Amino acid sequence: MLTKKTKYALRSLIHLALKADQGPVLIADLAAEENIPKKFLEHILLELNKEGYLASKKGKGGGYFLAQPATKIVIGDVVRLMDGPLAPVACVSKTAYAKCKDCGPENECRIRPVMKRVREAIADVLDQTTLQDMLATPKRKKL
Amino acid sequence: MLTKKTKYALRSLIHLALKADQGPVLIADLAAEENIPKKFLEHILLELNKEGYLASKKGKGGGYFLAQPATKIVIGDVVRLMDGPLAPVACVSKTAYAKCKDCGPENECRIRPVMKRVREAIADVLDQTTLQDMLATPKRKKL
DNA sequence: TATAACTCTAGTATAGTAGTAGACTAATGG
DNA sequence: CCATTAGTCTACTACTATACTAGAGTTATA
Repeated sequence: MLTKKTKYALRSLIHLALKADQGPVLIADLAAEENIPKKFLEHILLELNKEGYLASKKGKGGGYFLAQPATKIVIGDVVRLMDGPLAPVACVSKTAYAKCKDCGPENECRIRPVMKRVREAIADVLDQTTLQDMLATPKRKKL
Repeated sequence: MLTKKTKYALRSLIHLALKADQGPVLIADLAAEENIPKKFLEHILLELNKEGYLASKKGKGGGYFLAQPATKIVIGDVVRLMDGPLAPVACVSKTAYAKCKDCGPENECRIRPVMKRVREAIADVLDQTTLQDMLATPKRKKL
């Protein structure tokens, strides 16, 4: 399950991407429009800022804006930053590998191969989707 | 992330499947051999029993055993039973759909389509893997 | 009919998620 | 240059889920 934090982060990035040409967006406005608790949002934006996804301008007329083109922002990386590894078990994670303590030797594990395939399936989707890909207005009822 | 509970459940099922021809297995033995806290394991086996995956025999010479052939036990269903829905967000779950409260209308959501693909990717793996599929001894160093 | 073994209710501890408070710092505009 | 706007940062708190544990109860077989 995605945490709310991650969902908030994605919503924020989408929002900022859509308003990229309209100058900095205030935390307060973003919070109000996206229905995110303001104080919590501050944390999230700060993390995205530190990681280089966002940039900010202080003082009057300031706010947040994308620091990278939407085509460069990979959703898998955003999810990893917020939620941690994509892998369902640490022992199959590429970016945060850790040996299972309570299991026997890995090459005898019968769970690992399946979970490895799950990890790959998730990563295939999220690492090949950029923020830009998410921007397209979703399917309409009619066209 | 898979919870430990789910991992324990899978390890138990595998264990029981491998010993299917040797009569009932004691909770205590299963706990010891699979390195699972006994009391916790009781809960897990009970759930698997109620769901029809396992059966038990009481009294002396009793224990647990598979109530279904390993080919009928779908890993996705076991994970759902233990961990809940596979979907990363409830609004794309097939088995436990729930509308997101803090989001706008679903057909305008830009996160949903991606997460739907993630859900499908996970389900594709887990719903097409049976307990039997997990039994094959994993790859060896040499043959 | 003793006892081995599963069944069940009701807890507790720890950790992670979600969110808040409030002081601090930096950058504008007048 | 200084008031104000707006982001930065540290340190909490509340809540929930996970991971267990205790102990009494029940059932079936030798």
